[in-house]
Amino acid sequence: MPLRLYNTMSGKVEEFQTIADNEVRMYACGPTVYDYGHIGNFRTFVAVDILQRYLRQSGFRLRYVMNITDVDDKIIRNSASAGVSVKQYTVKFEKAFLEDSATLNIEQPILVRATEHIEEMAQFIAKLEKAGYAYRAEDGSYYFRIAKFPGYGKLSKKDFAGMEDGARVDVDEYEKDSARDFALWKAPKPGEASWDTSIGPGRPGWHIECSVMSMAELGESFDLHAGGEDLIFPHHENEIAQSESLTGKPFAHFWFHSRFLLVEGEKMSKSLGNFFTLRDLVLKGHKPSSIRFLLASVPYRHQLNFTVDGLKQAAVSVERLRNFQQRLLNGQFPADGSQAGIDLAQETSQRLRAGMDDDLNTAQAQAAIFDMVRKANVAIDAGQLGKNDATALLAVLDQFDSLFAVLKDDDAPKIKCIVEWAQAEGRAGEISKELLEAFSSQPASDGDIQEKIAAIEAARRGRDFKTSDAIRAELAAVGIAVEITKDGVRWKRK
RNA sequence: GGCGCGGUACCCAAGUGGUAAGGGAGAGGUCUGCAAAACCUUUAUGCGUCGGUUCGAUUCCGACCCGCGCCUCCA
Repeated sequence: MPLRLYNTMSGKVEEFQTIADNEVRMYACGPTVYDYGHIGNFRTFVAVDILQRYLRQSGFRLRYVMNITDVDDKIIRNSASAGVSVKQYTVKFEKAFLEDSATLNIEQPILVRATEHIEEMAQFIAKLEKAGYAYRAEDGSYYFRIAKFPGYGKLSKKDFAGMEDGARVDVDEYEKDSARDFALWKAPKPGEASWDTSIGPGRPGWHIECSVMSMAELGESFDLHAGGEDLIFPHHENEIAQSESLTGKPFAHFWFHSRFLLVEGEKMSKSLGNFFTLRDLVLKGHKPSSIRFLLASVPYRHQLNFTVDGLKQAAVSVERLRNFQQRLLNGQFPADGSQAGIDLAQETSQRLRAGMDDDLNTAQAQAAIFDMVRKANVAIDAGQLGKNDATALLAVLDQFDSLFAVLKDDDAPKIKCIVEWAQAEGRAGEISKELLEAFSSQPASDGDIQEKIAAIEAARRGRDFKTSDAIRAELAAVGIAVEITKDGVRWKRK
């Protein structure tokens, strides 16, 4: 079954088709690095990550580029008030973005930065001017003349043909021919960062960077362009106008947009007090894997209600999957099984693909994997599964996790980094009590733990439960849970 | 006002013109020295409201109510 994706341009779910063979050329709008990324940003980046992962899992070769917007009004304002250069300012938040992405197991694309392509943008604008699509204002700014591009509005389904500008033109923008025309290039203002280029001094407008960098990296037409739903208009509409007016060719063939999320049932905003960065959530004690799982639980085109309760539920769900994986890895299985596990694995693998093929229905994919977990547990309890069955089931878990990326128990070191960052930034007060306790106690080394586990096993063999329980309590105090199973004593970090 | 999305059990959340996935939580049980893990049973005659089409609608159509998004740079 082929992959079907919703294409914002057509407004329909369509079969995904590439321009050339098996190769997907994909561009995603990345962050403007003026602050730490919030959970809404990461909903989009996780959605795009899952798209990217699924394309590769489906056998496509992928060339995947993401931009970093490292110059814009907010950056200029914030860096000026901080008394540092634009570069000094953005480097910090770009680093934070990359760290946060890694925290959420988001795979890193090819990154391109706006400030490293300024002259290319200037040349692009010069070409637009020559072709009559752009004009220079008296102060040296350049604007795009949307009246020259008949397709303007085709992505966002807006009809600009009948719109009269009238007399209500913004006072600040009196130099524009039409109020709808957008800035390609902004003339320098005193004290603001500016670049000297072949079209004069100034700085780029927001949209031009994506046209220039995507075409430089991926060609004049490419397969897939992704971003948050707010970018449909004006950002992506403007990219299309700039690019297609110059090349005369379709810009991106598929447009992928993820829906905004709600936090505790309301639009996230600083005034409502429900505005969270990824780091805020981790400091409150939520695991990165819980956050990623919750973000991935709701298909990308649906509004997701991000709640603390949901995070707790996600944590338990991830735990259930990890427990199952451990059971397969550590359990004793006879050499010959019933074939039931192999059949179940095959069926589940197909359900996973069917769900994902259906416009990345991650909820269906999760339902498939949980069905498998339950059925496989029953079969293991009944002693029906052999080594081959376990191997097949593990492979399906891998298939699942190569998209969802939550099974590896790597939360602790990530949390530790964020705790240390908070302490270094003077934000130690935001660290939850539980985390502080967990990281203030001397972390037990795996070797120490193994020793104590051995002591527990020895004590239990002698039915000395007092001693074994005492050691268990000791381990529990440093965040190690000990479980007694038929196959032996097992431990995990909480 | 224009364009668009959604309202499914205590919570999150799939889905279909033919009788409601999955996860969490709750209750009861099995197993266990205990705990954990795991499993079983159980929790929507019901899918915002009211009409209509149909043998049959949660699923299609209409109206209404509610929530949300975009409509000058917020993912």
